[in-house]
Amino acid sequence: MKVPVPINVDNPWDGVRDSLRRHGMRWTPQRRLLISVLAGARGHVTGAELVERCKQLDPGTIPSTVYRTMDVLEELGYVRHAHGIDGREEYHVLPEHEHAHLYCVVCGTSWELEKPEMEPLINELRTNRGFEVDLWHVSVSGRCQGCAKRA
Amino acid sequence: MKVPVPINVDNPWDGVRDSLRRHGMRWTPQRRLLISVLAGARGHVTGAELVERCKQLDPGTIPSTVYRTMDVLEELGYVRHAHGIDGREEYHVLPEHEHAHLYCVVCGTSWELEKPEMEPLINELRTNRGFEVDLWHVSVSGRCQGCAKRA
DNA sequence: TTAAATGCAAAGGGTTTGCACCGGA
DNA sequence: TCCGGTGCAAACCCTTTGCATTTAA
Repeated sequence: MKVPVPINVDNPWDGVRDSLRRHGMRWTPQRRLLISVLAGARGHVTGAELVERCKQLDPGTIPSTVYRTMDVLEELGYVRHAHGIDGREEYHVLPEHEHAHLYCVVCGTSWELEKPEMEPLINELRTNRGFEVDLWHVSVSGRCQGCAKRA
Repeated sequence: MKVPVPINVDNPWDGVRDSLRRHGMRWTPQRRLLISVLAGARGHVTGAELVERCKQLDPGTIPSTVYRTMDVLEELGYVRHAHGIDGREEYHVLPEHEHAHLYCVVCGTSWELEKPEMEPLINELRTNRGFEVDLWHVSVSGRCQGCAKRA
């Protein structure tokens, strides 16, 4: 009788170490630290934020190491990057559910736009242009209900 | 009998000078130069591009002057800014027709998305959230027909 | 052993700021 | 005259790069 290999579905970051090795890359203390930060992150974080959080745990953290590791993690599919409205690198931490962003240009609040809400646009562009929308990279701005009323 | 004031509908930039004065601001050679560059621009330009083009006409152009004037022009409603996928300041030159942007993350090509195509999304968000989408600040990314097929 | 990663320092790019001087109105 | 603009230089911020050194495997 085969004993099933236990898989920790709760923590996808567990696979990073092996994934790195499989690609001939190394599992270093700096990477372990960054992964622990990422594991505690929800949604999106900027590169600068990651550097900051790593520095809190290890003041000796070097920014370039963080950025280089993020590049690697993106290649391996663990994160994706986009740009926030302020134009800074923004990493989407997986396995977050796929979503776009909605920003109010007046009050600055932001919301997540989930697939169902975006379906009309996705379908329109697929039908019209054969374009496959990547929700991770979609951002919509305007005025939210409250701010629109006030104006 | 009243003689109608002639309005040059072809060149909205003609109004900038008076608009500035009305707001207690000044019409300077540097601003005139920048306006001439803007008048020749279509669609969107980055801040850096504007500085570059101004320098071609007047090598003595100072970046900060350009950026400061762009701030003023935005306040007056002549331009709007957003951020390109590379995260740089991107100015939308009016009176361009309102549109969003579509980027292919594979080949890097970009297209304009006009209102009709965006109406499904606009309506969805208005109905759902009372959110008033500002097309100038919407960007959508994914894979274009060609790149999607190749994958 | 040895290629991959790190630490460090420096550069890079676009944008912003402070401040003395200049010049439109 | 007077306040808004300009020129200049420096600062800023995040990010990238080059290279010698360290270290995981």
